Amino acid sequence: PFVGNVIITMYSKFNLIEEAQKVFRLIKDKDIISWNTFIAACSHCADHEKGLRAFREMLNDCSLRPDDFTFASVLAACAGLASIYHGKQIHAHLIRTKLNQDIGVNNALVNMYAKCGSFGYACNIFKKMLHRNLVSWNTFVAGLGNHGLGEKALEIFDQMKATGLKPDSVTFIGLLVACNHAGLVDKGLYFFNSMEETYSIAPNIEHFSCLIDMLGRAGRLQEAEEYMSRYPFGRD
RNA sequence: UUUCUGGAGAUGU
Repeated sequence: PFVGNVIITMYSKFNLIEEAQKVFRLIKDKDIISWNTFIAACSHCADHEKGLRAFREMLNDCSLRPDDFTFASVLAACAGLASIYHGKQIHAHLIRTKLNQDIGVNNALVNMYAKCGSFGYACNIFKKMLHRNLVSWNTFVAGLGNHGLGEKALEIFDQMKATGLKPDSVTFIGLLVACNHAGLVDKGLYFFNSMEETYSIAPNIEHFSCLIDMLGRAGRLQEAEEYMSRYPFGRD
């Protein structure tokens, strides 16, 4: 199955989920990684229903037990579908099987609840997590930002820095979204400018477009135009 | 070999 697993990942990077599925079907003696790889591939290609179907098939048709990687991917599928119904079932199962201690699984739970509109649950899980990594913080900052809790997102960012973790490109997208949704325009500008200066992270197309969007919504069109003229990605 | 986080816009009521 080894080679097949790699090929599935490769196809999914090109968004070719049908091709990935053909390969998956052809693998005989699928191992746990084959299933995990395929379910994750479905998520990456945004075919979340397919991912959930594969998960069901895994439970029914083979003797392999899902592991923490499996559940993280399945939860991503639930998040993609905004399906609190499936998500809660998985959560309950995780509690029963004690698989809810894994960082990746918890990150996926926080994200799932945030995306499914149960932000209170997301907060509780985040707070209870014993270990957090960069993805944990990024997920939570973005979740707050998406819910319009901009100031809170900035607080959490400060807490993150206090732990000694260095923000990355994804962190700043979360912060910019937070500033955008909460109307914290000057703070957004500050973050955009500081990411390169203090963290040597070059803004990419997402950062630029979020910033320009924010300036546009605030009616600060002259500044928006300035950033557009500095925009290094052509005329998207 | 596999997991979890990242922008905007577009339809309808």
